[in-house]
Amino acid sequence: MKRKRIPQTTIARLPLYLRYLLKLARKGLRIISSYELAEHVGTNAAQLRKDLSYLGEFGTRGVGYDVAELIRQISKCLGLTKEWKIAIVGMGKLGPALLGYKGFEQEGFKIVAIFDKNPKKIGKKMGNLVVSDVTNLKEVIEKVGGVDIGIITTPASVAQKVANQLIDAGVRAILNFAPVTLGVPSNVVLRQVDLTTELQILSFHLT
Amino acid sequence: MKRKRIPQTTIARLPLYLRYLLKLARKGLRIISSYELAEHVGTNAAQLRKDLSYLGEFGTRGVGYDVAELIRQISKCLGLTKEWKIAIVGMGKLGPALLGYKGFEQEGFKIVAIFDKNPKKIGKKMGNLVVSDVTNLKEVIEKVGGVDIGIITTPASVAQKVANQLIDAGVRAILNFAPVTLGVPSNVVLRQVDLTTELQILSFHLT
DNA sequence: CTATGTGAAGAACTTCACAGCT
DNA sequence: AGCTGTGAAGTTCTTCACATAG
Repeated sequence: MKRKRIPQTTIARLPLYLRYLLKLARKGLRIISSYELAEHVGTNAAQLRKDLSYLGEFGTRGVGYDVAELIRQISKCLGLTKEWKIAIVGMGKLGPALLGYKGFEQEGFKIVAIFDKNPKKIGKKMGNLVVSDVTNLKEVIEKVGGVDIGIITTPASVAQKVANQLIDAGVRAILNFAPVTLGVPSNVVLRQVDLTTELQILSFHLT
Repeated sequence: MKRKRIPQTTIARLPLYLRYLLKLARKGLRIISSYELAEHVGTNAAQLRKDLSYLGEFGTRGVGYDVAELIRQISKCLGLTKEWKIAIVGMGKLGPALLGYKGFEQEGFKIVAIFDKNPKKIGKKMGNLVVSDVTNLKEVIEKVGGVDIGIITTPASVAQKVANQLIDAGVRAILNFAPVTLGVPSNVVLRQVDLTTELQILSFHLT
């Protein structure tokens, strides 16, 4: 097939495929069909095959997909072969919860710096990191050798300012939990996780 | 216009419009153009006008939209005129963080029950609620007069079981934070918030 | 003249259905 | 015979561009 740009929607599904494949691998399964895999991630076989076809041809007709091979290919596509360095800004309630989440490190995301602006929190140890003053964000990030992804868990009122600081410190990807729409230059990737929005969407469907 | 079904994508944007409109209202602004509103929520004017056109015709040509009226209409569409009752299952790290989040109550989402299975946590007071045993989920939910939305913040391994319990207790909408794809009957609405997935999507774009 | 509302065109995504390998 | 890979068809969403109203 002529290789085309991978659709956004496909990219969003790849992590789900990967997660289930890793589960299968742990159980010792070696082969899986598009039907079974699709079923477990809540999609259909045609969709799954189309998604995978954007990455290449990894299946065996009449048989199915090799679990280990698929894991390798999806990981490669998602850029999960290297370790990404993360900074979290905002050590209120959500920040420490994310810091304590074991899942990240397992998947190759390493938190290397945490920030807050509250003097009572600065210098405090959390996990195995010490909270830095957000005022020194750029210097601290330089000292740890740069950060790939910035997670914003501050109040909405300061989120844009923090985003600007992160970008100024060379961060190229931002995951924002603050309930505000951020503006970033086109060379920076932004994802928004918005709890109130999620609840409001549920509310719509309940109505 | 003949009123058609509102697209999913429009529904996902309405909360963003609403949030910015509320900010404007607080500042005392009464009129806003599609251009300015679109700019602040990261979309374009045509998109915004099309989105709003699904709800009705609220603008004034040559002038713009009345802020208060738009707030009223979007709130109505999203079903935000009543208070929704929420239960959180899983009082590990994320659960308490969500419980402490002030944003929910402000927007009409009231947390009325919290659950865990750890005996050390059951009976403990958190916020102004007491942690109930997840084993009694159905009875507790009945006692508080029913719950509209269930939030799952348990480990992935028990998330499906918890989802089933919630559904059995009459919950019709679920917001799942556990890193696993849940299966629910078609009369139940499910939204997934998946932190690892978000990071992996960012990773893709960094690669 | 300004800004909305909206058919129509265009782009993106999903599903179909079957050819192509094993 | 069984399951993948994929053009083509179908659907949904976005953008255009202009008629319409104030």
